[in-house]
Amino acid sequence: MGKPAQIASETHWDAGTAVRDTALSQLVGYNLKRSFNGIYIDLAEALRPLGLRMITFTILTMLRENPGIRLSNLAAAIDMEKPNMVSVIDELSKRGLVTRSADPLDGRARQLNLTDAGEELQHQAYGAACAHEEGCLRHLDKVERAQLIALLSKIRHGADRDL
Amino acid sequence: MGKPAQIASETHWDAGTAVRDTALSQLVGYNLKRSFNGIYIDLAEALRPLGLRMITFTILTMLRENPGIRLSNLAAAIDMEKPNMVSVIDELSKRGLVTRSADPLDGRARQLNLTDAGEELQHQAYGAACAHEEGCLRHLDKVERAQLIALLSKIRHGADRDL
DNA sequence: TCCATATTGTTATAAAACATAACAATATTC
DNA sequence: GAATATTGTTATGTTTTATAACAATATGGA
Repeated sequence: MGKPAQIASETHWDAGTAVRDTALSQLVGYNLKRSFNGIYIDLAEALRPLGLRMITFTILTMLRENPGIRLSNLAAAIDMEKPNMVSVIDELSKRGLVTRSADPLDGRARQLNLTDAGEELQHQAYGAACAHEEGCLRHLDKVERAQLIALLSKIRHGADRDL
Repeated sequence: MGKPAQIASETHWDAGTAVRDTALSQLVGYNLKRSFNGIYIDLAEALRPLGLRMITFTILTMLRENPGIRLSNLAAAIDMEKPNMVSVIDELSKRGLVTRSADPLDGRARQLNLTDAGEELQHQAYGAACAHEEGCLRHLDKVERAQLIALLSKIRHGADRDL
């Protein structure tokens, strides 16, 4: 590990040669993917002890804020296909974290809700997720974090608005 | 679409009720995923006419900057498993975009290189990717874009350094 | 030198994530 | 009331990502 990294495009490659990604680093998309990947990997690890994946955590948290929401409404909100949402809700329902109850005003719809256990787990998981982010973002100060979130949501909502 | 969006957690849900994601929006990881997703989807579309996916574009671009690199070295650089890299290189090789040649100093290794066609295609694709980003990021000015990239790479490289 | 151990590219295989088609039940519209 | 649309669902397929094992080659120590 002490060796000074060689510069690429030299005569010969070995396992220690430094890899360049200057061109890709210019692209926001590349940077997004790479940094998301880093964060994602150990957020997954932080959630594993609770028996949650990122998608199940996301859904529990959405249900907390949107009690009674319909499956298709929820799926659309997080850009997920309905059939895939069905299996995840099945999973959460079997674990007793989420209920499907009949909608009195629309016979087709079901109202999704957290059970008490679901609320409890979501609370724990949200805490774990925040703690995890603290770790990942320890190099960014408060201002930088706020900036980052502002920029990201600008991309996100900008794209929504003008089609 | 003219209806003022109702506020969630009201009495009843229908297809038009606005979905809230306040809690998740606090998390950088969530914002990263969502904005990456948006960008990714139509970058994929921009690359499709060239017969490229995001991963193949990434690899061509990395090869341009790192001619002769080893497969395992490249895989590690973009956090990909070796077996998956093998199939992608197979694909690119069959299309005549990439060559595998013997490494004279190490009988195990192969040197990966772009063919002329590979270079040409990477050039086109990079142009398409840049143009695409212009579109996605039209709401961000020069300063904001630079800020964003700086923040993202800070996350990325910060995570690398201190384990 | 010979042996033990590690690395490289590869195959085969499995699991997870993501997408498409069709359908019964119910709502809505005209 | 007939035609059309929506909701949740099943079945299915594709794409992506991960794991295990292996031959060929390299490396380092006795």
